Amino acid sequence: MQNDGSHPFVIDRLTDSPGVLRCEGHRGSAPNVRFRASLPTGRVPALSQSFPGEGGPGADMSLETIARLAGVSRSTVSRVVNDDPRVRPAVRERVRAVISDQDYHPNAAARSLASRKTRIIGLLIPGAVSFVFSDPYFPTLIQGITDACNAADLHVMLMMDPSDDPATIDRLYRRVIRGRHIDGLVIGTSMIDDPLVARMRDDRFPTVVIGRRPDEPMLSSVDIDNREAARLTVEHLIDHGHRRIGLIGGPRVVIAAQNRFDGYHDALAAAGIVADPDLVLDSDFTQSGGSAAMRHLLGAPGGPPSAVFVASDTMAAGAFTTLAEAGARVPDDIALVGFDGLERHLQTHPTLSTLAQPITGLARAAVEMLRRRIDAPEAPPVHHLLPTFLWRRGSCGCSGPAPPGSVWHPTGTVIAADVQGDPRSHAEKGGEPVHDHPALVAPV
Amino acid sequence: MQNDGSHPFVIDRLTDSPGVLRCEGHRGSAPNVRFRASLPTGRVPALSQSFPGEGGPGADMSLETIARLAGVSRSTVSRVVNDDPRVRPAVRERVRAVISDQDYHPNAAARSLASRKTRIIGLLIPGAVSFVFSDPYFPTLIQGITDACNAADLHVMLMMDPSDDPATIDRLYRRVIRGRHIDGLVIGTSMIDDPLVARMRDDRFPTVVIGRRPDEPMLSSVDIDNREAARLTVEHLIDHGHRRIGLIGGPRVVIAAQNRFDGYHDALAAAGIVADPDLVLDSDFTQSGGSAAMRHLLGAPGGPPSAVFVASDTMAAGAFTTLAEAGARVPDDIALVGFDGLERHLQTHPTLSTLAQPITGLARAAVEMLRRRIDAPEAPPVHHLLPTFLWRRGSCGCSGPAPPGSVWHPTGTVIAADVQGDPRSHAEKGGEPVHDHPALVAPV
DNA sequence: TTGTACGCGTTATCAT
DNA sequence: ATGATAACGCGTACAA
Repeated sequence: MQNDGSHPFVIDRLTDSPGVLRCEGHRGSAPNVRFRASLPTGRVPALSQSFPGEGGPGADMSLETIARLAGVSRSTVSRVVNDDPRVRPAVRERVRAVISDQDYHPNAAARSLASRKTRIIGLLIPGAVSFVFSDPYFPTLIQGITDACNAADLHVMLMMDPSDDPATIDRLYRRVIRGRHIDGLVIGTSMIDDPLVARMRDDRFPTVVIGRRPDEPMLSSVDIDNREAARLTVEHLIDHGHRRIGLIGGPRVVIAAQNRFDGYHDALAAAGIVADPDLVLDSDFTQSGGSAAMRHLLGAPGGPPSAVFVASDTMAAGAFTTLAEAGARVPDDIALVGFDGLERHLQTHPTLSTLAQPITGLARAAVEMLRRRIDAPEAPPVHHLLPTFLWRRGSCGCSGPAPPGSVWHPTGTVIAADVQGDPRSHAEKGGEPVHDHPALVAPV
Repeated sequence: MQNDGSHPFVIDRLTDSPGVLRCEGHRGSAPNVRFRASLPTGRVPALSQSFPGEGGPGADMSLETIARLAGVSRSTVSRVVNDDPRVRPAVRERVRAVISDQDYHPNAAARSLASRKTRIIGLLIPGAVSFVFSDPYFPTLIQGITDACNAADLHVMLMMDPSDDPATIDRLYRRVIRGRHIDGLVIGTSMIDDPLVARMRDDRFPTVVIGRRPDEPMLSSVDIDNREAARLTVEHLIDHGHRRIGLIGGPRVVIAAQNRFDGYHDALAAAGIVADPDLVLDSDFTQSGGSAAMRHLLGAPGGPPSAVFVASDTMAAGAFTTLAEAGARVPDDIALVGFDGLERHLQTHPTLSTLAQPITGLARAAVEMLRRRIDAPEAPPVHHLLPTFLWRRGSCGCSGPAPPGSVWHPTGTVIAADVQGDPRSHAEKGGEPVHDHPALVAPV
């Protein structure tokens, strides 16, 4: 069981500090022989030489080359490349043949310089959530964004806030935005007091935020109705007969977390239930945070709750393990409902009931909205809400494990297109759902 | 419990098909009033107008403008921007003042066009693993890459293979690579028969692959010694007294999975144990895959194993749930060791013993190696191995839950720098660890 | 339908 | 140390 002595080298320390990856250790058979390994990761002073293309096709190709080979002018080649109809079919074919033959691809930088478009959009993951970046929500979102961009012939520049260094953030994004590196920006999640948001608005830079920001009506946004969704979810627990219902929420700086918090209170208030403050916990969207919060709830002064609304599936997974340890049965002793609808958590026993949000849909919508915003920067901003579904399964008490092919249960959450530029949420405006936005809702 | 009728609109169907996000439903209070919502996500015919800058500072700024305002030539401004030492401090300060005053930022496209460098690197997640993209391994890797790029003043273009459409892959990456969109490429994981890898080699495009590819010695690579690490892990189980040891492996198309498979067999062979084929399962690196595999193992013809090496922590988490259902105690009935060392899985009970790999270190190393490769394209490729640690905790039988601050146990896995260009793994060359690479290992 | 000529904003090479 | 000037590769009015 003592591996240390049986192998030639033993690492005593691994330091993964900024600028250098460093290891220290000793020789297993001779402890006095020490060694140190380091891999610098700092900044290079300057770039030296350029990458030389190979000698064959594809090297040093330009419109000029293709034009010569095809016996036409640069303009004609350019038109062919850009699918300009004003080119005779015969010529087009000839040029295409040469292009394909030479494996020519237009230079992105030259294109951007001339067209003032990069066909790159930025995807920003705010720094304050980067510690929870491994929550499956973000990978799913990212995959959705990249898929949508693939379909739209766009590229994605991924930017993650280094939350530990505000100066870097500033420098980085000004470079990217002001340097015209990207045509538009998707902000992956909405946080209060996000300094970048205000700047994007001031810069009038094409931006779509995922998650509504009533404070920033001039930035397009796409979201689900977190508050209403949370209300429905808690209402469902109330319908199950629960009166003592806990909340494991996310950090309030995440606007969605605040909305879910509000929805929780809406539901209780509507049912005439007085919320027990000891049952309302702000956690951090991590699995361990969910575990810890559930431990707190089990030891609540007024006794544990009979049901808990957990504001993310990842936290719900943590809550599950705590309950398993404590020997509490789900849903008999404590019922549970999560939020997100992540496939990853369908494996719990009993299966996790959860309010499912269309993450891929949010991603697609964000990309589509951004494209329009880039094409028509002066058009008013747009705010969209996508539908959600309360997925009733085992942990809320509805039924046993759902069969693999089970269908989402509609909850009645509404697709609403806010009045353009109106920063107030749909609920705040107090009326019927707005469903006459041509792009979103059309009567059958 | 019937929410459907109590809300104004009910979504009957949500179709998230390519090209359009579509919803259908009816009015809750009037089932005959139906509506349909759709959000097109297709391709735009062409871009129309450019993004207009605002009127104040930052609009239409160029070297020329700054030069005029500072009373110098474009060249001087360019030198200041690029930290060229050949400029008088006084002038430099004056120019800097104007730049800062005008909030000027150089245009990325123009820069790239003139310098033939984009300062963007591509990060490719192969399509065959995209279904397992939400495994925390990838988010962690991505975060490491972006952090390293931030530090090096580089940007990241994220590319995810749409595995369902080979034609798109081809078109996309040729555009990106041949269009000179990026200076270099990091391939996030090594798969056998990855067509892109061969092309990168043929194009002599600066590329670093994470995960060794003995078949592609001309591409730089960074990896851990998966085979040796797996061998050590299984050896550890053997040291615990286990003889009937199962393997839940990853898909063999992932080279690392094959390596871990080999290491498993190495350990058994070294101990004179004949492997029971019924205990060796290829799974898919997902949690549900781990669950299913463990169910298979419990029903193995020769009886369940007394210990299982699970080739990823995520699968181990799945295995855990299966064991919990079956009422099997860990590690008393069945011992478990995972692979990856992901923080997310530290919450199991008992705590998961796991072979931890330095994911962030792999990311940093990849970026650093790629930078060098970009700077010196003609230098020979480099192959690095990073150290790993067997984190002995509860599930292997070593001890109870580790305290929060517990330190990684070194395993003696070696930092090795392969001889340049030598495709054979360190183990294959059969010798002592190579520890004299100047950049990696220096005696203390 | 096709070609000419200019501009995009920067870097790099010469001069001075 | 600084300034003029020529690329860089492409898009696009405008002319033909």
